[in-house]
Amino acid sequence: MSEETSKPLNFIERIVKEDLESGKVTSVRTRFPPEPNGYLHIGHAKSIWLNFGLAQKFGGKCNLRMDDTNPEKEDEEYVESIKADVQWLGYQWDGEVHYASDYFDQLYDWAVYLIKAGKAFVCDLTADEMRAYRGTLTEAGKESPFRTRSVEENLELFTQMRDGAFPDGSRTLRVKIDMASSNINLRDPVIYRIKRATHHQTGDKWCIYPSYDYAHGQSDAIEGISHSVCTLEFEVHRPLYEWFIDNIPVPAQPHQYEFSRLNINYTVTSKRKLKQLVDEKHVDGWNDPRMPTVSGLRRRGFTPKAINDFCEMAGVTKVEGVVDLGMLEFAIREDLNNISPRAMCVLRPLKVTLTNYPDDQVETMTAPVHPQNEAMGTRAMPFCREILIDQDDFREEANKQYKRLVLGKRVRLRNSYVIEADEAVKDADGTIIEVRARVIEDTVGKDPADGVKAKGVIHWVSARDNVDCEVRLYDRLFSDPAPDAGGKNFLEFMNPHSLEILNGCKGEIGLAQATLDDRYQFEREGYFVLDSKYSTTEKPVFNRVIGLKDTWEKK
RNA sequence: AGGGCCGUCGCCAAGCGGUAAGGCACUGGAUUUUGAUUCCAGCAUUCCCAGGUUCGAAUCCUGGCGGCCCUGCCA
Repeated sequence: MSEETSKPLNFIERIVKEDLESGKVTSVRTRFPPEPNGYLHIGHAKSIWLNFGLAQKFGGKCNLRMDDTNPEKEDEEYVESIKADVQWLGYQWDGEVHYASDYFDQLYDWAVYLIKAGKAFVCDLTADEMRAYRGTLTEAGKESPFRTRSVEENLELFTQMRDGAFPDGSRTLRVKIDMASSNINLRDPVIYRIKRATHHQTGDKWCIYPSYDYAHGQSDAIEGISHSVCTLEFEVHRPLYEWFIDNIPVPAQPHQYEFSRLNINYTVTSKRKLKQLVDEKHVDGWNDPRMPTVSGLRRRGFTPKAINDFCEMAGVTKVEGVVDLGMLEFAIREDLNNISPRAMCVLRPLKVTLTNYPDDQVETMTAPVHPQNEAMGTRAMPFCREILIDQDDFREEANKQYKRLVLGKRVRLRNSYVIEADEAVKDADGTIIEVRARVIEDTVGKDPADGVKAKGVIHWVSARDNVDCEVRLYDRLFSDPAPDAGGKNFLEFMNPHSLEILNGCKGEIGLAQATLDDRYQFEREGYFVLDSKYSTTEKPVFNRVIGLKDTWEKK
């Protein structure tokens, strides 16, 4: 078998490959650097897939590093969830989890180094003043009046900053680059601020914290990161990233590469907005099955494989596009179709009495667990005079397009008999409450002897012996393809029908053995998994991961 | 508007001077006890636009147009 159909490398893989071949680097080390200020979402999953995947493909290692330079927004709860999500996605970081805060001492020493080199100064400008001095996109900024302080004074003030001599926000340590630079990030950026906040890792050891720009590249250098991959918004920070690497005696020379972040239509992937959905209780927590968080997708029933496949399908470029939600849905259907045991579950039950079937008779029907995979074995289910079918699968009359049960017509009960409907029993309101039908003799595994074949196949379950359960049907959280585009308020586009809870659903008896790890295909309905939050042994609650592809009921 | 980045089918995305891969979606048609799966077939004479270079351009040059990012002591 030749591998001539192998996928072309994406641009970052190509860079890594060329760096290895040219000897620019001798080994690959990447890192996934989340800030522990929220739960990971599908966009992070792509970064995880890319960074860990790069390391795997090129025989390297990938670190997990918490970018924890802002204690006010961060929390240990988030670091725990991040670790769990990364592992669930199927990846293991090299060695221990790293933290930018592990390097606070080194970063401090390097700041002192910059001061001694005359390249950093303590600035007394207030935030407002600093903004005014910074200039605008088209006008150069002005140099801070404190820029010319002596090295000695800067050293003394910076030490006092560290020792808590000044109130929060009163001074900063800035680096001297160029107030006239067309890249605003180079206009003497702040690298330390005073912030009396208890840090989830370092406690109250520090009252000054390094900025992202100052901490990130040096952390990469300390860890020996060969390829520091981030998203496009950091592209304009690269000159600063390089300035630090060039002006500080770091142990390695990492390089930053940027790719476009993942956008999916009908979805918001912004930590701030996801947090708002959670905080304002629009959803049932970070792991609400409708959330695009890794924990939400997990609870919804997505598999790590589907998520990784999806990331691969979407590709890596610098084009800022929007991937169709349909691609994610395709990925999960494809995986689940291959691995899911089949089962029958009637979501909206309608009783069918088989008038010619003896009341005291029970037959055991046998069905394959997976029609395309015999190795998965068979399952058994009882069949008797009273069964349940879905309300949508019966009509008193219908055109010939309709392939389900119709009065006077036949339909196949999946894995069982062909039946023919005789009568629809209605209540006082005219609602059909029961169908009376007949079993066509000797039709299990064969067509009717009279040659009148059934038009279609419907699922069913014994009315006497089944598993009562709740089923939750999910739809996209937003009804607008771009809920947060432009100046739109994404909350106005929440889909009011994103969750439909069905009670009194009846599943085949085997479903009583379902565990949280099992994903089933409810035949003709979709893929389902037990809800980890609400399901109990007494009352199973199934989440619909995704419906089957439907080329009939197009809304 | 100063700087940076981007523009190939409805959506992703290959292509890197030699005459438009692939996936999703969609449309047929075959098989099917899931209107699923599987299977076959179709789906950009054209690459944001306009000029230019060249025997030859999506690929090179010039000029436009459109989009995104940057004026946090956030990351």
